[in-house]
Amino acid sequence: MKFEKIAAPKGVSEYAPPDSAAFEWVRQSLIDPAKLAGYQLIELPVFEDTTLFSRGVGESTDVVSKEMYTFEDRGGRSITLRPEGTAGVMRSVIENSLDRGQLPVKVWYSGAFFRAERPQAGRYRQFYQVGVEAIGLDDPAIDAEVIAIADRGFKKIGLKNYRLEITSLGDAKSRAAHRVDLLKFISTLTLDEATAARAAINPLRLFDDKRDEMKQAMEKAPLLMDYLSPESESHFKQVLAYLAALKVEYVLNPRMVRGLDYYTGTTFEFVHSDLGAQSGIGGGGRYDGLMETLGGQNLSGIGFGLGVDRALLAAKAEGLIAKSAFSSDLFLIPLGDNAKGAALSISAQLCELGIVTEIAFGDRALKGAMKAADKSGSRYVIVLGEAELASGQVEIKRMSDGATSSVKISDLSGFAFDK
RNA sequence: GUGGGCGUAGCUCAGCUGGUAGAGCACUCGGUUGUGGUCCGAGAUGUCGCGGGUUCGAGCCCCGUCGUUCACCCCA
Repeated sequence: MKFEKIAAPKGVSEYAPPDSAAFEWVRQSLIDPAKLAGYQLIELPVFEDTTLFSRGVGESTDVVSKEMYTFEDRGGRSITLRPEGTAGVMRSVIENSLDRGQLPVKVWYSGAFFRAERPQAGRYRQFYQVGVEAIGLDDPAIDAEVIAIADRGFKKIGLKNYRLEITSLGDAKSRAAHRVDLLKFISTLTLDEATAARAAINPLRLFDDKRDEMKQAMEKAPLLMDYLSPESESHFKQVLAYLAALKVEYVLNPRMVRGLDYYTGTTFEFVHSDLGAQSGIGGGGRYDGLMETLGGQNLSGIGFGLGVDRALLAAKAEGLIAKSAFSSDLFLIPLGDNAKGAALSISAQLCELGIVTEIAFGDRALKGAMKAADKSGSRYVIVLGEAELASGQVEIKRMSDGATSSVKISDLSGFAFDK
């Protein structure tokens, strides 16, 4: 009887050994700066009430209108696998009344997100993000801190070929004034059907068109940056000043467009140059009305989401991922059933001391076990047979040069495995 | 949702103008009894993605289908 194999669902990313070590390292590198800045973990469900996203992220966005994994649960509720992180954080902050305590609320998260898109390089249906949110304060210094945290994460990985693009989408007043002129400008262009439809949903989208003729046509379009209200402008200038003080390099991109409707004010994106079409490795911004829209207080916030998968691809592209990172301290090769029992208890003791200890299970030939020890990258090997059990004395072999020395089993915990 | 490339052993691939499958790596065992990395020898592994068609004969040609990949769209 032979069963058919089952493949992973289309477009998901997964990280099995030995590559998983690099993934883990990248993810942790992105998380560490947030923790060091006093942000605390928020662990949220991967599925939420569909309304959270349709109302929070915006009905008109691509993400909501055609990329969500939405289904009905057994109670007839409409459930959606989270396509992004901020809305869920807001929901939880409101639900747990975190916004009634010390402000800002500073949290970080890490986990899987889902979008039903056509997969391609760097774009998956299940992907991983690390994000932070700072909620409840308008201070431009927080904008700068949040951006700097993301930047430190990428630096920690060692990435160099990326840039931080930044702009301000202004407040409601700024955008209203700009919109009038932008629509007027767009009405002078001749657009194909699809483009006209996009312009109707969000005229800013036209700034993002990749076709040369559209880029040219949009060159004279009025820029939102020139319509910033005095408050928005001074806030943005402050943010830039703080970034300069932090020595975080940035380039202004007044034509930046983001796909989520809730962004206002400071908005940014990290773009990597070695990645192909999906070059954004992180992005975020301020969101003034989101919390209120979701039934909470009228508090602003700022945050980002960083793509772990893409950061890993970027690190690979820059040659920052070493081959086999895994290694253990000690490899135990037991010969016979008695020895296996002894190996298990030796391993248990050493593992408790933080010494990475593996055992060659199964009754394989000694040569095969030695090969396995070699492959595992273990620094030391001990063969455990009847003689050793009887004498309580083992030969410990250093794999780098083959040197052996004699040690009492009872003294193993004091052995210097790091040499 | 739209368009292009590709689908041969676990992996990377070869397979000439159609004649019923190969290499390297990896894996297992062995090269005198219990010590790896090099070397040598032996071995296992494929419904050539799937279905149909053309042909005496198809991995190679045609059609369909599925998968995968890259790009558009959009985004992390």
